[in-house]
Amino acid sequence: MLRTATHPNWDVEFFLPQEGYLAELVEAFSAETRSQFLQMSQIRTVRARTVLAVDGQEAAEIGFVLSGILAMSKHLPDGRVSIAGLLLPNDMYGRISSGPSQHQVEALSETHVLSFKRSLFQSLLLKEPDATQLLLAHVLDELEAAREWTLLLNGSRVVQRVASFLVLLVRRSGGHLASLPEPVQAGLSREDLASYLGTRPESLSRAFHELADKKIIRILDPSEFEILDLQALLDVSGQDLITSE
Amino acid sequence: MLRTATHPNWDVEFFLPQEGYLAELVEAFSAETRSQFLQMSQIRTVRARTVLAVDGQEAAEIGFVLSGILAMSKHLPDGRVSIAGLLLPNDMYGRISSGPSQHQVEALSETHVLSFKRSLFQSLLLKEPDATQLLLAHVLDELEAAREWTLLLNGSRVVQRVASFLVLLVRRSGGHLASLPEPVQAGLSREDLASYLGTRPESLSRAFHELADKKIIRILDPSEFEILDLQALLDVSGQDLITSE
DNA sequence: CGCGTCATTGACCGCAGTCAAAATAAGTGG
DNA sequence: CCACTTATTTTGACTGCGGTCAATGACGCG
Repeated sequence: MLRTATHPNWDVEFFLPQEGYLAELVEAFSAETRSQFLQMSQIRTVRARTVLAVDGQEAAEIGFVLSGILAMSKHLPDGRVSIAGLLLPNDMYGRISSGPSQHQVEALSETHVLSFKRSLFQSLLLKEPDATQLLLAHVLDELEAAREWTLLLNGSRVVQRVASFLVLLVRRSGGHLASLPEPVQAGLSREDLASYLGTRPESLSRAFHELADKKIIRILDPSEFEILDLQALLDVSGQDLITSE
Repeated sequence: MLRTATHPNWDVEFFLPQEGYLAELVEAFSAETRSQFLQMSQIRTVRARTVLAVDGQEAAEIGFVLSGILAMSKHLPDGRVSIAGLLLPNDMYGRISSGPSQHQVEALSETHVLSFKRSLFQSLLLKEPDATQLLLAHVLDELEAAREWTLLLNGSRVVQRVASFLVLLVRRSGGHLASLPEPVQAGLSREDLASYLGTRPESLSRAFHELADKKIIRILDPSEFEILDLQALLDVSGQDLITSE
């Protein structure tokens, strides 16, 4: 029952998010373009470990993450896999311009994606300047996020990176930093998280328990946590809290 | 004589690069837009350590690097400075959309920049869909590069990162990977390089001399190197050589 | 109940951060 | 051109974090 399923076209509109960046993008389309877009795109349910794009191969498909988590990973010569970035809902995967994919795109959890042919999207963008503007803004945000992440990896200690990751989770789950008591879920396995944070599962374990010992978090289950002291978490992460409202 | 100098407008066209991404972008403009762009933009010579954008403050100016190196740095709570990314010729600095700058943009060497008001650039993009497409493609490349860098930082050993940095230098200086005997210059100080690679000058020194001992490079001067064995360098860096042509 | 998977804990060790000092380079003024 | 200062690079000794290997424990599933 977890098979990759393709929904009929009329489902696409139904499953499209009501708000957020993707919704804005589709709204920026003209009526004609929008119906064409809805017809040509499809919503798929991919199960964890599905590979959507292979490193070095040209992929004709691009798409948006609706739910779940994708990873952009790279297989190193020594057999290791390291994760260069995560793709969260609203993020785009695949290359707009032609050329081989630079990463392997793989689902880390069961994921819903909105996908379509690259050629279609290219022609849509040419016809829709407003949508291009929106997309540009979003890509710039992604670039910002990627650089942010670079900073975190510079911070040498593993606890620091783990704390940063937890802050990231809080930021995008609750949104409001004030409301603590709701637990946050990682959404990816310990091993995947380790690749993403540039460390190994053993060190992750130690880091999580170090935070737990300090009463900063409570470990509900290996990938679900309750934040007890957000300020302390921010201190450990080394980030300044820009209390945006 | 190193003072920040503003050239008269007619100089801008003279100093514009003949080829590369920026040239393409300007060519994509309509004749009218292009003359407006040339009138409103200016070429400046900024000396090392000049700060072009302050972290957290709104900057009304954006621009392109023509020569030299800029850094996007962040001042950490503990007083350290870590460099999230380098801006090389053709790269853009500053935010297109409004909002405070997320990083401090600072010149690491004497640099020539082509700068203009953000509002001007925004309005130009609205009028020039083709240019927007080009810009989008370029930003996607930058995103790719940022993720590439994330991977390098994941690689734990310092020698590995240093090797990767040298490969980067070879890639964009010579271009052709075959021609070795020309030395490559770092273009930034040892301390800056250390922040960028997420390490300290002492470790850098050890790494460079480790490579020299293995006859992989020859140190001409602390920021100038001759590549003796490119294949070995690639091996150390952990990258696959995609011998593009 | 037995097996496989994953998280945890422990022991060990190598890499790199830290502090400190020596060596080299670069600048300054006479 | 040389004596002197200052900055940068290099080298050394020490320590700690975290990667590695291995063993134990917890959990889910057949």
